[in-house]
Amino acid sequence: MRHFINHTEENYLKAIYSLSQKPNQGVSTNAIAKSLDTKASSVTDMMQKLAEKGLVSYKKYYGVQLTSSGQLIALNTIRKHRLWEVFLVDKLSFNWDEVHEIAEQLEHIQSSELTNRLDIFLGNPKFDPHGDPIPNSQGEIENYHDTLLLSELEIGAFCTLVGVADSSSVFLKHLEKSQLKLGSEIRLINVFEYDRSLSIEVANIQRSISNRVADNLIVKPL
Amino acid sequence: MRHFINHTEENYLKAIYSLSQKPNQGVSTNAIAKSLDTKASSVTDMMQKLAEKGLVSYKKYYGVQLTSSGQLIALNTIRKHRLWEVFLVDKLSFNWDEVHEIAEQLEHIQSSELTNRLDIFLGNPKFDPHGDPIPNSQGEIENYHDTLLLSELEIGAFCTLVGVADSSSVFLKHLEKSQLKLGSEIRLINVFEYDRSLSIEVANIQRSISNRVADNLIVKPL
DNA sequence: ATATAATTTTAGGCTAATCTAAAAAATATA
DNA sequence: TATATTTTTTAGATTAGCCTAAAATTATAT
Repeated sequence: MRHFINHTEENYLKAIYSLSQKPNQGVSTNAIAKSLDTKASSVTDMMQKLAEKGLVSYKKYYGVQLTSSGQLIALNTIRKHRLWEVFLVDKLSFNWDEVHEIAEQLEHIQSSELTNRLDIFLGNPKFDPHGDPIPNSQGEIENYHDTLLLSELEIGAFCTLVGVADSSSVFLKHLEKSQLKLGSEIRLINVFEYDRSLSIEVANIQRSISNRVADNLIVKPL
Repeated sequence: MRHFINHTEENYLKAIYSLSQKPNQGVSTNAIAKSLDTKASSVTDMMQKLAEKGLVSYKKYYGVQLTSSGQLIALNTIRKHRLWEVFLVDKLSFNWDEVHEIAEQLEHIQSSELTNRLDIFLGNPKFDPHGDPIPNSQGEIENYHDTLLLSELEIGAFCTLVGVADSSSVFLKHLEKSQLKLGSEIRLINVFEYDRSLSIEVANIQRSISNRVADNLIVKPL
């Protein structure tokens, strides 16, 4: 008996999924509230509802974890979001910093037939415009392997920019100003003690970036 | 001061627009309720709300009419709906009878940039897969001219099928069984007194269709 | 270990969109 | 024209999702 999942519930499940990527502990009420820009009390209400539907396991005061069916829905929502982002960039010529908000709406369209045909139409892309992997229709998602944050790279090493950990428009526009885009080859020249800022070389030009920026750049060492 | 319009309001405005196409009178509460499969009391509530927002003019017990801003929103929603239908059929290879429900969801995505880019991507189509005209971004819509219902055609005349007045899946599937699609050339052979059924010729084959079907076929005489 | 701080839950309200049932108004009919 | 019927509105509830404020629980720090 398939429960009907709405807009709001999908957003909660997606948020829980993202938050549970970092530690493998239960996700805290406050963390969810912050991530969704809502109040802890609202989160508690929703957790009880999702628990009743069997989408999360919830123990009072100890946060929640997605059940397998909850995770499947979260991954399907992420799949839709990322496919639509590819559509917007590849087919409608949007810039990569303009697609997030629109995809936030499109990800809630309910039709697996639509999602699967869109996937085919786009040529079964494996990554979205920000380098994030796209789950398949079974909710299987490719793990980043051999990737790390630019801030973790060793000095002198070469790497390729394969993803961003922040898809906000401000951040992406900022990257463009530094000539950084997916696929860019980067060499880490130096890291300064004082403010942890980095000196890098991109396209034969030396640039300086903050550690805040470097923390949001996912790279693959060469 | 731009009011924010939601999902539900868009649906009401669209329903009022459709209903006001036939007579040029105010649209009745009951008609709206029937069209949206809701109760008259709910409609009354919403009419008061839309009137406060300046989207309809409403006089108690005498139905409503769209204001110009209400009409603009209705037409924009219809524009989105029809563009998405073109996308689904032309790009994702959906059949014309499968697209309505999905387009009902997609029509509520809020982004004029998206709508306009989609329009361009699709090659600025003028009609949707059911032959319905697509309003432009100013809310201007082409009127059917020189069209009538097949049931109104005179016996012996030739015509082209340019639209359907019913986009339901059952109806469209039924048409396909009779080899009828947009662009089909039809000759009206006869109309039978008894049940008003019609004898027509399509692709050199003679067929019989009910008057119910003929009432839903929009044709252009040749 | 106990007090203090932080987090989480509960209790009680609010709003939007819906409903049912009753009242009011308009329309149709005898 | 008076009465019956239909339509519409109003009154009062309900539900989902959110809120604030208070209470309960857990975590932290002396």
